[in-house]
Amino acid sequence: MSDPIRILIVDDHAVVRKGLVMVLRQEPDFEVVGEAENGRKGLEAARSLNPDIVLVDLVMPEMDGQEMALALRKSNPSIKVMMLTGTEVDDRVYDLVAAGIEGYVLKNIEPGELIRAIRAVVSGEAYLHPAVMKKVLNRMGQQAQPVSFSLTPRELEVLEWMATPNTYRQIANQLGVSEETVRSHAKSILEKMKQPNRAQAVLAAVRLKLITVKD
Amino acid sequence: MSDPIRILIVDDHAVVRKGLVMVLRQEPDFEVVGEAENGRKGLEAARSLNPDIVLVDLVMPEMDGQEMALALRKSNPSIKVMMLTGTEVDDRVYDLVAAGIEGYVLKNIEPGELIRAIRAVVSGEAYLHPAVMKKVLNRMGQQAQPVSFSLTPRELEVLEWMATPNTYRQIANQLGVSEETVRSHAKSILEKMKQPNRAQAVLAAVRLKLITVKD
DNA sequence: TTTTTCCTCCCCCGCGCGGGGGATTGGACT
DNA sequence: AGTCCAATCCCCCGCGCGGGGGAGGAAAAA
Repeated sequence: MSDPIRILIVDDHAVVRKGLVMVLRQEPDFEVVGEAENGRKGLEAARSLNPDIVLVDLVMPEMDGQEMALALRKSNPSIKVMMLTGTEVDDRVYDLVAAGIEGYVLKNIEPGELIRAIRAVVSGEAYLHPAVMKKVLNRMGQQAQPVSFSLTPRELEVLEWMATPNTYRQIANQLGVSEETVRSHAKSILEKMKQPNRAQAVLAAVRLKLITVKD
Repeated sequence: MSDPIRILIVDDHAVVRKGLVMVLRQEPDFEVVGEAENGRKGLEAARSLNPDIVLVDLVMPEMDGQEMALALRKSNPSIKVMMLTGTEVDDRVYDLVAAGIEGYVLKNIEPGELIRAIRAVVSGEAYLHPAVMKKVLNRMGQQAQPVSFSLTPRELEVLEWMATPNTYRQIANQLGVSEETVRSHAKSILEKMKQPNRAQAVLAAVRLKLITVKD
């Protein structure tokens, strides 16, 4: 092993904190560098200690885990966050993964599994508790379908071009038709999608997965 | 323990099949009910044996794992699928999770971890290998990317409004400033982001996670 | 066969918007 | 004190674009 993994624990229950410390001490290369009992103090501690990873309880007084995680992500995006929560999977997980939380485990996790999860997250991977994963994947699969309107193949093609910097005139040249044709398609697209302008139509298309936003 | 977990193995390499059998035999409540060497035979076997879970190799002759998994999902959606693949994460994983595959592990997985994964999937949860999970989560959008330009707080606020149907005049009213001010901010935003128009700026902002696309 | 849908093309109008100038305030940093 | 920048406001110009019309031909559906 090389450098130790520096860990910060943020939980309002002293018992939980001590328990976590006990578990993490089993690993020689794990080092608990600090503890905090709420999100506000946890945020300060994280910023000054600069740990590799922060274990954060979701429910806490003063500033909860979500708020803290989002704040920390903005100021110190390199610090990984492992969210801890009770036995139920909170709906807030959607916002958290959307914000870039790398880990999410339930408190009834087995110690060995937690160790593995921490190592995975610190090494740049992601770890979501299976139950959480299921929930997130479900949401992913669902949103692929429902579209209340239907675009013709040609319209879909034009819509994809509308997501590019090209003007209608340039799109027309690319497609080998007249500008008026493209504008005509654009008009019916906006009408079908009930969007007021090109920008909104493209955004809506991204939302509906009609267009893929590539990285 | 109650009923045993009935498992079907589908892999074109006999060595791999035997190895899996050896590993799975360690668990008293695991029962390997069948083996198949390609997707077509695996599909038949799955339909007649009705196992709890099928371990499927992704790369196989005749009918590969993806094709088989998708077909099985349609005919017998209650049978869980655990996809096995090499050390690399295949891009096909996106289609597979979208189709409802519950498990996806790499072949270099530790035996104990595979056992855990199988139990998780059979009990209705999902298990993706951490590396796969990372890839999938990236696709659905988190992990803030470094931004080469920097917007002022006010500009970021205006940018968020630019993602709405509002015109600059309406945005100005919302923000309580003159239309010229908003247009002025918009101009510097487009310049900083090197985007030719509002639509492209908004799309780029979505790509860079400066703006969240909500469902 | 009739009807509908899709794709193509055209005209006009007015506003939204991109791009080019510039000016003033106040706060932060030197 | 002087410099820099964010935030506010103003003017002008020209093009892109949204919205309103309409029309013809080909192909698929009724």
